[in-house]
Amino acid sequence: METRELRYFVTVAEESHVGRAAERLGIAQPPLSRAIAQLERRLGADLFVRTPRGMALTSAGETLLREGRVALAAVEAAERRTRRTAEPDRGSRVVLTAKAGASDELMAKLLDAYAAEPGAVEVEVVLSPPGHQALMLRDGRADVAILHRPFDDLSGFDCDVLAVESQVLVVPAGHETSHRTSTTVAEASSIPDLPLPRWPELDGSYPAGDGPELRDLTQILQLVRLGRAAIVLPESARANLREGLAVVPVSDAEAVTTVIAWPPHSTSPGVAALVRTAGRL
Amino acid sequence: METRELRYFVTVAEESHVGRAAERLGIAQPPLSRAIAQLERRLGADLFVRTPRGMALTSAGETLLREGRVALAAVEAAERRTRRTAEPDRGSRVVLTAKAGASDELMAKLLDAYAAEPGAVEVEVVLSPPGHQALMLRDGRADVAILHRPFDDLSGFDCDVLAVESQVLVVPAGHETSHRTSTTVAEASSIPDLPLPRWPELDGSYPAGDGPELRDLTQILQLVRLGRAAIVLPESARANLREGLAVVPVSDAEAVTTVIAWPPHSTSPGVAALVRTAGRL
DNA sequence: CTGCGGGCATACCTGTGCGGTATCGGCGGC
DNA sequence: GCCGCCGATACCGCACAGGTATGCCCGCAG
Repeated sequence: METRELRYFVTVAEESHVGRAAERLGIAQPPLSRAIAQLERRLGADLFVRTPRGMALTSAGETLLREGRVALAAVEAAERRTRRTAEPDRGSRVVLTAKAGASDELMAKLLDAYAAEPGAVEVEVVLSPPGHQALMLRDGRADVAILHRPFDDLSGFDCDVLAVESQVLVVPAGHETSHRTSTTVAEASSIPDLPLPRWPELDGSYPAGDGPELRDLTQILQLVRLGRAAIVLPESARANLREGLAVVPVSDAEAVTTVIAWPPHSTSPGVAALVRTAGRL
Repeated sequence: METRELRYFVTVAEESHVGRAAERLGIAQPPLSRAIAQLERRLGADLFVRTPRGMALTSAGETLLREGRVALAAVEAAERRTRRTAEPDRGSRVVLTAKAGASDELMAKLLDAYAAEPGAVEVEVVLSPPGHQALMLRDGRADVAILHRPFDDLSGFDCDVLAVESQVLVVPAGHETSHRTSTTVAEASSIPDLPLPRWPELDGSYPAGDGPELRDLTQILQLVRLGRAAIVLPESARANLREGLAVVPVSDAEAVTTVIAWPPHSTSPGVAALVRTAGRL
């Protein structure tokens, strides 16, 4: 199977529509139809059922979508890391990615501590939208990442745990909920007039709902201060809260684990040193 | 990058020789030369240095070899698992692979316990040569594997630990070493007239040395009984020893961890049930 | 019931590029 | 200095990816 075929398949699977997929791929519809049919013939398996409204995945198709995405990311990673290795200043750079606005105190400590190490190389920090860190690690755009369980998919990575923390509900100071000593996830998500924000999906779209769309933390915290929203955050976010906000522990929220993760076959000494430093924090 | 190019590159890298690689690939030498040159141009990186004796990898080439093998295995896995999903009796089979002759008591218990579970599906057990289990898991030939740290490369898999055991030296009964209460790795590997066997590499070849070539355990144990070899094995191997053999603990040998491992994106309920059963043993 | 539009498949043509054969150039060894 | 090994280059033919035009099927509206 060639990566071209796999890319075609994944696009059609995502669009459920040959025409739109062809457009996204920059080719005409008939060659794409033919490529899919040929792939099905070669695999000896139906990947789609043709409906009058488009294409729907079969169970074999779902398998290929799941595994194929991983495989494509691996090929991309191989390509990108090879290019990077060949760059003249190779080895002298490590790309670390983290969620914008999360764990920043820990990150600052880590970067300071690492910079003080003998032989430390330049660390390029790439802040990316929620959930993109694992993707960047998978496709080679990053060498190492700060991830958060249970939100990120750690499967296939090596990692060290940096911190475990519980979650708290942030509400406007003085709001009736702020006097409680503890609350629950169910309660937090049904406070009258204080909807929880909607987090963006990986493709940047937002689920339907009545909460505000979360773009960055300070924006949401401002809304909370204004009495228009509430938000559940890891405990460490407390450090950044300004006046006008109150926090209430959420007793049944899953603990948030902050980890430093890297691709399992990494040979970069920079990554190794960074991880070692992180482990000593 | 297409998988064809990647396969070509990996073959040339393994052979360090375009002619032999072309032969292995079943194509002529010039198209292969051209494909490699084209790949280098597209990546903007030299992958090989041309020596008068053949081709030698650059550091960028080493990166691509390492990452490319993983990527190729991922593509193969996607293909194989898709084919398997499409088979009429899908779901009704889980392929488990393990090293021939290792952990067999544990395996027997596991298979028995699993078979007794409600809704258990057929488990096809594939015994493979040492070190091949991880490869089979990576390229989709197996769904779940029994692996042994530190011998197998677990990177990229999810796993549960099943057992941790120390290692023992097996010598002929009555041999002077057999009266010791403990020994070390260094001592074990330098007993006069009792060489340790040579384990096969992944490609089936054997390293140079004077020990016998290990093909299967009973054969080696017979040699030990005959006073022609010694061998270091995990403690559990004791169960299978017949008379004429003595064991001595090896104090500084690394502990052997037996794990059950599966590909991180597995969705097979059979695998999940098998792992759950294993965890309860 | 019929006409229409959306959606995928088929037919057919064209050009790119992969793979083949023949040959060259460069470097070591005898 | 000649020969042999090895990779690169030159050139050719065909297979196949991709384009345009069109067909077929199905749901839906009138």
